[in-house]
Amino acid sequence: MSSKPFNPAATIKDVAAQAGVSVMTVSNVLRGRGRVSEETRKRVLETAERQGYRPNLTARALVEGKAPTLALMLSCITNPFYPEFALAANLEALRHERHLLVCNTDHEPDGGSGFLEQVAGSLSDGVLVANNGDLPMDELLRLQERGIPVVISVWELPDDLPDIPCVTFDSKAAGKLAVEHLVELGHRRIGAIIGSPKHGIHGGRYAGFRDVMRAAKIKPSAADERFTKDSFEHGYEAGKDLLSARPDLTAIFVSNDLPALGVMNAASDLGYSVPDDLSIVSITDIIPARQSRPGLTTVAIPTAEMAEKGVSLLVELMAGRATESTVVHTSPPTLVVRGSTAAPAASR
Amino acid sequence: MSSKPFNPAATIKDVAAQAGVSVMTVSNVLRGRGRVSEETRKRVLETAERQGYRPNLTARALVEGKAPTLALMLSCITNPFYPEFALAANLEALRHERHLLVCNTDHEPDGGSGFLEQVAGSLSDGVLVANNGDLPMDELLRLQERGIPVVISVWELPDDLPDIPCVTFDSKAAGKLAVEHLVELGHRRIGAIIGSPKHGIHGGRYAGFRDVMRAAKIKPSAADERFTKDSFEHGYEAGKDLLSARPDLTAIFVSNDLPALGVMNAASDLGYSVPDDLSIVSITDIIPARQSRPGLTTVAIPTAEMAEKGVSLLVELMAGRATESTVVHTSPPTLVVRGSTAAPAASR
DNA sequence: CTGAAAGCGCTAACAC
DNA sequence: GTGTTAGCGCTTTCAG
Repeated sequence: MSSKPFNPAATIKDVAAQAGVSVMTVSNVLRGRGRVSEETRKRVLETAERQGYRPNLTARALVEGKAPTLALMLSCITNPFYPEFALAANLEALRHERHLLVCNTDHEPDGGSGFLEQVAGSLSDGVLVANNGDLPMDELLRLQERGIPVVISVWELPDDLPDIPCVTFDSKAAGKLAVEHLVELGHRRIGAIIGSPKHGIHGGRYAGFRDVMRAAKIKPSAADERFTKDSFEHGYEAGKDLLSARPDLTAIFVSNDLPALGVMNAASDLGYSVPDDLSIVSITDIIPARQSRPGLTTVAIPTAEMAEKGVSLLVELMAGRATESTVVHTSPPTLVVRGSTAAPAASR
Repeated sequence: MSSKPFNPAATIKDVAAQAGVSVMTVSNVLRGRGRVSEETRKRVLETAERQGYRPNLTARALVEGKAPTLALMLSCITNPFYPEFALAANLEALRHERHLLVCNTDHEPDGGSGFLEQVAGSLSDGVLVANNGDLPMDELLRLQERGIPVVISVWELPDDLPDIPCVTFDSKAAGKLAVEHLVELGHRRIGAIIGSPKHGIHGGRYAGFRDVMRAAKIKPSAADERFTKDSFEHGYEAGKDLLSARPDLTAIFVSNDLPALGVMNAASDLGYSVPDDLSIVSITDIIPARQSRPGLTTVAIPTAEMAEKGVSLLVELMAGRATESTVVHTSPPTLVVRGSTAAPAASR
């Protein structure tokens, strides 16, 4: 029997043999390259279809010296910021015909070193790193020296750049917008809960807070500030701590939505009514910010844009159209007013 | 000069040449296989280190006929169930020395067909599919016929299995637990909001609801039930609709946490106080369920276990230690009581 | 214990 | 238009 119909493991060779042409012709037809007569084209296509042929992307990657994937490093996908970031990155990667390999550094015993070591430049052509304030810069630089494209996204300080191409946003402006909103509402007793050390990843957001406080001639007090970690639970604890110590605060600026949602619960559990007794504002605008009651007033940062531009930059880097000192800026942050902020009780 | 120190693109050949051995010896040393003298071993290791050699996983995959990745298909990573699932799947995959390629079917124009076509059996050895009630069974079966391992996880009906190996949990028992909790609290006027058609993915959960209602001799009324989609917003809308139409309900069973959180907001926006005026219970126990105020009473399903067992089953399948009819069961669901449920006002 | 040869599936370069 | 040759980086034979 001269007709082999369906071959679950058909290779390009099988198709070529069956169609009576060379493998190169099959390759050309399938990739739409080279010149092939319409007749042969049809025959090859039919044969491939009949055999159920599908190209082996691994083989293609090896010979082309180019992987069909990109690596994405983030701290933990269960932090609601990252699914939004990862989705946008994924879609942009797809536009460049690439799939995404994800590493949750928080849960890798080695913080992702093994992932980078194995994947970067081998399974994946480049690495997109979502900044979490605790990046293994040494390793990233080492990869870059090897010629492997590395991009850091969500870089918070446009004026203080890393030695790696990055996508940045103006975190200080975001902090300012948030606190200006409080000041304009009439608040003077404003506390701050920062999801990092003072000079950590939220340092820019904190600087924005300080700037506005100074401009408003409000004397800052360390007693009104808390530095903690960037999680719901840490926000909750810091909120309880701060509100217990400083019950006269009328508003709190939180450096990030996730801890801010924790602060909202802390306020609620302490008997505060938000926004009547206490206003809360933060930064990011993750999906849960609009699902809480009251909704969280926050300064939206361009999350999806940072993911997309991160992937694009990676692709540009691979094409030699960007360099190690390329910096990509994103749209300015914008205030999103919801129910968690109002004028202080005294002024009403 | 006989010493080439660091070579960013070193291949196994370079290491071999430099160490004065054959590539095979290098391979053996690096993989810890074959017999190599301690002396040669050390020399090879040193050379590899010095050159900064890292094996090319793509080449290895090609020759071994085995990919270092697994594919994960889910509807959308921004639905908080999936990050929890994906993280557990990722960690389990890592235990089997594999990375994860993720596809968000909701956002692929073709619902993931292209992903499967490209990735399954080529970039990835197998596919783990997180059931969302709208699976492309034809395609999955076609992959399976090709010999590509496919596993469906989060299968809701242990008594009604697909023709594909799956990881299942007892969704009907989960529905029962939830509604029994309401009945035990003294509720009789109980509504239901289901995040799928009646016989859709939440059909098992709904059947559990019906069973308990019948056992409690509560006459079910279609007017107290709503069938909608599985999202926060759809839950919100259905909640508003149901509560407006049936203001005398004292409790609502929602088939899933995400729409249940929407229902909580709907109740709040309509002036209901939860749980004083209205109890709400649902199923899943996603992270946001414990972060809402009040906390959401829910029936926890073994999310991480289903992800882990899904990956393990995939690996077993690849090793020929499982078949196309293998079914893996998971731990029974358990009730988690939080603040969203209480005895009805009348009985207090 | 170590090496040489063959080949995984595919494509780039060049011949016919 | 189409075929041939070579080789991507690695591992699996099977000799030595």
